[in-house]
Amino acid sequence: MFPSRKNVTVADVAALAGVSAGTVSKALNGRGELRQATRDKVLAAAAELGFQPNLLARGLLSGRTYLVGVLTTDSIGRFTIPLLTGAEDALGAGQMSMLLCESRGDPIREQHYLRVLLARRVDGIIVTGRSSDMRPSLGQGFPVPVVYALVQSDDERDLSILHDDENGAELAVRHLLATGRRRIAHITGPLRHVATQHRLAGTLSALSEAGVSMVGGAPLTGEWSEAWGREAALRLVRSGEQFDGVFGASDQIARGVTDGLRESGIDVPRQVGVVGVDNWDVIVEASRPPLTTVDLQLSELGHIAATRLLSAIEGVDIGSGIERVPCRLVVRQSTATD
Amino acid sequence: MFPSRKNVTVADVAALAGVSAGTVSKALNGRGELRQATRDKVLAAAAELGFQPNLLARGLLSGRTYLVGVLTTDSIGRFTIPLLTGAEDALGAGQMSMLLCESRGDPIREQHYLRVLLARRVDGIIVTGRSSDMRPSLGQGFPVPVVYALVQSDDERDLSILHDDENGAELAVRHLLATGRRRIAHITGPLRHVATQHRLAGTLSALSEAGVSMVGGAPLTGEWSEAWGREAALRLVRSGEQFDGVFGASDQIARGVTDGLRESGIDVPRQVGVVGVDNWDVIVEASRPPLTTVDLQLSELGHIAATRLLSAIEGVDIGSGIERVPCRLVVRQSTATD
DNA sequence: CTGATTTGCGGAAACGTTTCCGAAACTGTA
DNA sequence: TACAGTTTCGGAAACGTTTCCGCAAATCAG
Repeated sequence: MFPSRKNVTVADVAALAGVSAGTVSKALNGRGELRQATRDKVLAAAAELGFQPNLLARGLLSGRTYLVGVLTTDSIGRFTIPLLTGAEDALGAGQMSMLLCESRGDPIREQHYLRVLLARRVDGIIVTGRSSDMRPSLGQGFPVPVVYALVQSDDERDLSILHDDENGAELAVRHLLATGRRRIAHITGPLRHVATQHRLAGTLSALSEAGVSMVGGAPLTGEWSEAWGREAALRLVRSGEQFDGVFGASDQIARGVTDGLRESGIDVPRQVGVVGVDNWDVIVEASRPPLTTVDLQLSELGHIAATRLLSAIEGVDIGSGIERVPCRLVVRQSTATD
Repeated sequence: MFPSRKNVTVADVAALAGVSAGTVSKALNGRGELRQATRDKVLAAAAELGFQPNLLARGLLSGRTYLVGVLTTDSIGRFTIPLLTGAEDALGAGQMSMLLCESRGDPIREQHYLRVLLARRVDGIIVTGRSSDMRPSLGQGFPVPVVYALVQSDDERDLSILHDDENGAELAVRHLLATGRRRIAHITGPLRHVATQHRLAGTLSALSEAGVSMVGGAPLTGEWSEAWGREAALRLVRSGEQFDGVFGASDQIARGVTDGLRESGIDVPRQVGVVGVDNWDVIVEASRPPLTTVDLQLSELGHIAATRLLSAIEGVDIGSGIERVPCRLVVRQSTATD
């Protein structure tokens, strides 16, 4: 299948075809003025030898490596995976490969990796990581373009592709409203997280659109865990406050809420509808009932980031600042109406 | 920090230092006979210009790229991530970078990626993916070494690094026995999976070591889901059979078991101890109580695979067949004894 | 002070590809 | 047959680095 003889070069092909090295190059790349017969002869020889052009040599000459570096600040995780997949889709079409560097939040490692990527003459760099808040910019004046995906650079001159948490919250709350619920609570993570604030803003905006107010007047803030979701649900029940909808700011919280409600004898979705965020399969499907949730479209996000990077590599000005990718609501049984 | 002037070459450094290109190379790489003064002069010039040797050019000449290709058959997932991290640890020490290719189970894509990796003249290839069963070998006679990690090649001439499911099951069951349980049930996934069979074998071996037999005489087989774990637990309870320990062949199953038992009024761990497999944080920690589980040591596995690959690249014979990495038991409350 | 030996460095070739320029061969016309 | 114009291809240079060989200068012994 793949010939074991190593390092077939353009000279070998040339020798077999009885032409010069330059001619081989032209024939294989469809450039230059060649007779069809010559072209065929070269193609045949190349096929016979299983010739694969050495991309190092090509890159050295052309100044393009068709490599992009992916620098992930945090360890690769559930958020970065779909992003990588989306990026690979976009890059694959451009025949580019991804060089993966995981700096694990260590600035020293990050500097090291950055140096390596530049030494390898990557065509561009995608910076990603855990989506919390901002991260320091790599700086300006790089020899190659840089795009931030999922993480936001603290320098406005950089381009950051982010998901739209506010939009996602609006989708969730509007859906609860559209399924006839009016008394909606919001259970969420630590307020210091930017995501928490955006989701709160979206929740409030969707509620005020409909002219209703949030149950309890404020969100219940805690951790991004099932345990907190359960506890918050129990608190809500014990508070005696009436409610028929809960927007949990993560799938883990929302699943905890469904557990807490069920164990309090409250039926989801008949008495209370629940919506989460993340569309994290293992949580969403194991939840009872399966969760309606907001998909952050991370794969799309990766796709866009890679596409922008490709444009920048081609010399197009891709601007700067923040580009937000809208979310998508995925409806399941936790908000079903009969 | 990183100079924006692009492409500082060895010639630029040579000009600034007032020496020749060859001398620069020798000075920077510590080779050749040079006066200390000259060496210092070159170092200073290189630092001033922010010189980074072009790894393409170096690779072209030396025949080594310090790149390894990572070919993952399945999409990157929860199993492959720790593996990648472990591999990167081992490779990073050798100053190598990872080229990531995700073929998503599509043989066409896989062939394509393989071709690209070879065209880029990677020093070696790690093949990984979802851990189920075997996968077809890439074939023999490659110009670079290949190591399979987490997936097993169907050709014995290849080297496959695998986790040891049988060992993991033994650890789990021995722990249940060591905490005083004698009537142990096994709830697991589809029997056709190799992992299922290995875990069953380990379970039986540990049980027979202790001279006890499996509750029900056979495992309960179903899916790798929480729902199945719950249902199986209910079946066990309804069967009237006495049991005080359950080994669930995945964390999802085990968590389902704890839910099923709790909802049947059975206390975990006081009446029944439960052990899972995977050490999947989000499942294990959200479980009530948190799960004792078997860690598959995937990061270690990746580390070993990369180390073997490095050896092979250095020309060392790394053998073939299967190398199994032992598991590690992580004890939490689901098997606690007062 | 001369000749032999060592030390230090420059020059050129090489890796494999692409591109540019020019030369040869071929075609057509007078 | 001679000449201009085209077509087709070969040769050489270039990308940036490393290595090898050899030459010049410096050192040493006598």
